[in-house]
Amino acid sequence: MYKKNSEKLARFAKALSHPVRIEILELLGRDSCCFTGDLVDIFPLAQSTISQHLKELKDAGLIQGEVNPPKIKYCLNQKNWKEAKQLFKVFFE
Amino acid sequence: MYKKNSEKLARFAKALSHPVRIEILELLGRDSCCFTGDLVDIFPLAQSTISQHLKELKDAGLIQGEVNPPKIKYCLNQKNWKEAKQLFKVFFE
DNA sequence: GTATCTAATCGTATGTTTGCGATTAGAAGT
DNA sequence: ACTTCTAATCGCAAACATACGATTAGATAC
Repeated sequence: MYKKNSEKLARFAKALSHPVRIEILELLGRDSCCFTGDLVDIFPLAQSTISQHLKELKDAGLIQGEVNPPKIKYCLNQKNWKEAKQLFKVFFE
Repeated sequence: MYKKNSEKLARFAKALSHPVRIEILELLGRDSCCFTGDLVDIFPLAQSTISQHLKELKDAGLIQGEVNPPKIKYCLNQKNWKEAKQLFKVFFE
């Protein structure tokens, strides 16, 4: 139907299409990792909403969570992050 | 609410969040410009649907149309394209 | 076991996106 | 004026996104 890279790029772009997700990724890039609870304190959104945004990012492959009971620590998924970076770079020439 | 650049980036990302819009932009980048009708022939979508996607891209500022009666020629909006490129570049470090 | 703590998921409401066919608008040609 | 051509817009239906509070799941601590 569409070119594979177009679909991949669109998928990543969709994950980036909400400002709070942009800022979460910026945080993870800067501070390396953090917990859901940290984000709930930082952003004026309900815990369930933050969790939903994290799921979006996780489903897109941009982040991953490692269990650290009773918390879960989220970090960038470096492999996919690099792929996204590359796709956008090529896309913009 | 959110940082201005986060909102700008999210806005651009949203415009890129559909594969057909990615491919339209790739076409415009490669062939410089084209008409709505060209795209209707290329993509298996109704004319109204293509027009809607073009509107999305136009509203996001990524393309612009110049009247060329009875057609309208679409081109990249170079200024905003460069801004988007730069925002994504900085975002990915 | 029970209590506690974190994060995910459920259920729901509201708004937005995506697609289509049908219609309209605007300009050029007869 | 009328026809023709392109592209935008309308009206609708189906699907998806976003937000919330409430509930559940899973693990640790007592």
